Amino acid sequence: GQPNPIRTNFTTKQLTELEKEFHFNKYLTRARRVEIAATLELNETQVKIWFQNRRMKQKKREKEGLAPAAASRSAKEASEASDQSNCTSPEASPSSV
Amino acid sequence: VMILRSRFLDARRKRRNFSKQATEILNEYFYSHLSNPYPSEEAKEELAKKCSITVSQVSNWFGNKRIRYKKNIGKFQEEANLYAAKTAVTAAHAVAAAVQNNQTNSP
DNA sequence: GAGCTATGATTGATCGGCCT
DNA sequence: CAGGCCGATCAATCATAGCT
Repeated sequence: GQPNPIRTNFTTKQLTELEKEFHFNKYLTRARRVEIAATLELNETQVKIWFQNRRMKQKKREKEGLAPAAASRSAKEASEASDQSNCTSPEASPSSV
Repeated sequence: VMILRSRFLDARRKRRNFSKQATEILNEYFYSHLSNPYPSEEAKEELAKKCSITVSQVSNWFGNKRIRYKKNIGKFQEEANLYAAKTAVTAAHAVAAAVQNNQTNSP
């Protein structure tokens, strides 16, 4: 097997499951990681890295979603803390091309 | 292969190029720090403000610029000379102003 | 309007540093 | 000392903007 000079392309199914798991837990336990890796046919490392990147991604969104919001909010809707229902989320509904 | 050709039409869908001035500012910084084109977080914030874009966009811009510049330095040579000359002129003006100021204040 | 290049954004993976 | 996380970056790719 080659080292790993390639960029893995996760399938939609894998991403969907990872995303689902992420909403349940932002951090993984060793056991959960092993389980997910097996289920999705990925390395534990890939699952670990995916979660790390996902956390950074969310952090970036929170940061960008609050700063520019200062002149149009009357301190009302502030309940989203960990939901993909953000209007500013790139990822949206599925669709076939 | 059905498809995964994609990340379901994500946000990069609607992209708008940055303004000419913004690109001007970013390039000025990039070429005047060519030996180490890695702005600090503070510098990024300042650039973001000047360009009216987000810090992330500044980071994206530098990330893309560094890679693309490295990939084909030749293609950016003209641009590099342009900004090098520009910053040189700016520096010259600054020096001229400093000298004049110095003479004015000298006994 | 097609064709091609320029460019902003996304993301799996790597690197260095810090912490446990 | 090993292993995970963070922050920044890389590198390849996607999708569109913009010019010819």
